Amino acid sequence: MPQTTKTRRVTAADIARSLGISRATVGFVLNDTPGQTISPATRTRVLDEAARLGYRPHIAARALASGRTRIVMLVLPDWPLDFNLRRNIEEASLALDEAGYALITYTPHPTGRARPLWETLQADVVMAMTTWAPGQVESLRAAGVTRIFPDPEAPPAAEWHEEGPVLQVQHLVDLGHRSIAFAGSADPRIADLVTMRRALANSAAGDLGLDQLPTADLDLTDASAGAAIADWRAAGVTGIVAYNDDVAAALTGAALRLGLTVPGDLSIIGHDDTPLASTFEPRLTTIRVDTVGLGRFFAELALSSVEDRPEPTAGPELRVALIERTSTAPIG
Amino acid sequence: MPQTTKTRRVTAADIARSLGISRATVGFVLNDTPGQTISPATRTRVLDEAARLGYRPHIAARALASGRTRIVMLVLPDWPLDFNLRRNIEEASLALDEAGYALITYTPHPTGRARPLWETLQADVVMAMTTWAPGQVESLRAAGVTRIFPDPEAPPAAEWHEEGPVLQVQHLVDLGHRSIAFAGSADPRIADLVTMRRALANSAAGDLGLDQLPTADLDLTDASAGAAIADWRAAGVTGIVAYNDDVAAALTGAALRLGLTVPGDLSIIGHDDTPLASTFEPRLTTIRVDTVGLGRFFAELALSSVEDRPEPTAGPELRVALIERTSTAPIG
DNA sequence: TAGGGTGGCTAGCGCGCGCAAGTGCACGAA
DNA sequence: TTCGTGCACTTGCGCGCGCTAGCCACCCTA
Repeated sequence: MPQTTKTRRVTAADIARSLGISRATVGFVLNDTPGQTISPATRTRVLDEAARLGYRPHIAARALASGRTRIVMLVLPDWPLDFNLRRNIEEASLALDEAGYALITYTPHPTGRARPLWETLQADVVMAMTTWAPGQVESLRAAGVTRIFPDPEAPPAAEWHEEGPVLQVQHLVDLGHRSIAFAGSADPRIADLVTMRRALANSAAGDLGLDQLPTADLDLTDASAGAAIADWRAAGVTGIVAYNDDVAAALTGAALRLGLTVPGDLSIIGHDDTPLASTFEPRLTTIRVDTVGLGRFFAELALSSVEDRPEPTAGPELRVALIERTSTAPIG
Repeated sequence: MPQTTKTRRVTAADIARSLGISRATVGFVLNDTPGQTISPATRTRVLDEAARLGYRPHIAARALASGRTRIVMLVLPDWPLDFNLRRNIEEASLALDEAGYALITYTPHPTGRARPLWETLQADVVMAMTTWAPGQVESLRAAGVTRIFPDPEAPPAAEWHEEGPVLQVQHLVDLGHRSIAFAGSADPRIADLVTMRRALANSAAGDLGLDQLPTADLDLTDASAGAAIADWRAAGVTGIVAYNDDVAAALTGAALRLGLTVPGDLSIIGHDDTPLASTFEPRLTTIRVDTVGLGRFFAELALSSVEDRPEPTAGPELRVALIERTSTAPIG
């Protein structure tokens, strides 16, 4: 026989029995069920007894009966979680917690043996950081998940991080740079993001009257960064837009080791405002993303969906911002 | 778009009905229930029908009936998740997935309104990165969670990251440094970790015949790092053991901006081997932790517990390692 | 021919909860 | 007095699943 635990958990039935009332009444009190009138006396008796016995609702039973879990599942991609993302998640988690929801993170493994968790754990909302793979959407639908973000139906809309690359290019152009390169990452897991940021940078360059940006994908080794810099220098490049701060740091280090100065010979701008990037010398000019605001926005998105409120619109506070430091300078 | 087709999920009863057999038989096939003999013909018919209908077991119902969820919950502290931790989690997640378990992360919020998730979501195992707070253990126990890591009963045993600070001090001493300082972080969320690493560094210093290390807790601003360096330089310090790479980076940048050279005037060693730290100039000497091995170890810990196998012992591959780069040099 | 397995299945309970439908009762209006 | 009517509850079903306790051939033995 399946002996679950030594200490059986306290159930609503225990409260009812102990008080000599029906289980339904206990349920009505504990859930504040609308349309049910309970006398104040009974109400306090139930609440007191629940507290005394240390009652905790069993989420599985509740999920089974109501179809709701008060869980928001955030599906993480397998790429490295940077500092910003973590703050973001943390903030969303906090906001959801205040609303009585729990945020959990989960990373699906396409090669794994276990079924994706959303097929079995009935989260109220399932959110992802990027767009869904086709198979995932199908799997989510089959599992009966109806609240999905980003909405697979909607076209790949304006993304919140869309303006970063634009600001990067704009900044270098403002400083007088006309020959600018884009440094991506060779990590295949973030290929989509790299492609997107590159496209945005190129688009901004076009708007400012520049040609397509020369491009290289780095693997964060000194050799890789050094080779790219040598090529670009030979082509007259004076400013580099990096996919993120890690790439910018690799380029900066490699440039210094090649005997160049930053920003004297080469201006380099990163993206994401990693804390470490602001402390090293030279301190990295970069793009800051409002991770806290973004986290709250995500939480609000989930809550509005689950409570049938209209979706919030991204406010101006979610704009990205240029952080000027000492890795970029006017051309000269 | 608001009205989604209300897709009822496929249940085991659907399979049974469609095949004209009993629900129990379906259950026996799908679970490979030991002690039940099922004819190969029926077995394949059930499996085929399950596949055809897209059957997914409902985890809440299973949890309710069996008391097991095949979920391992990793409780994250609210401190910043660094790169290593993320790799660690990722690897553990992968290993658990292969064993048919899902790893979810969850951060409890002491100030929040929602009850801690472990009280309601019946995870098979609940693990934490640090030691438990007293109230948490109580809450876990009350919720009927029996598989808890680290074991609240066991004394705070030898930690896996215990040797890092020792290696840091050892390395500087090997290079001839005798006047060494310890730079911690002022972030209150990681105060415990800072304290622990400082104690280990001091203990190592004692073993090597040094006095207690002078100490400062930095907040990652240039001012804070610069002030500490000025003090230490005045006291004749030539080597700094940093709590982690972020602190080391702040110190290095501040030193350079004060006109000092690293490692010429000051040797600085970090901890954690953050990728960004290896690319900047000077490249940071640091301590590498085997995050992948550690992740697998955590997964194995959880699995052994849930399957009643003996606990694995940490192998030698989990040892930390010194990564010598260019931020440290012999005194002279 | 009876008796005793045993392979292959079914009936049905219970996990803890939400909630629809009902029940008894007091009280005020007709 | 009778009849609503609203209050304060109770009865009881069903969510989907795991699993125990049968049940009924069928075959093998004596």
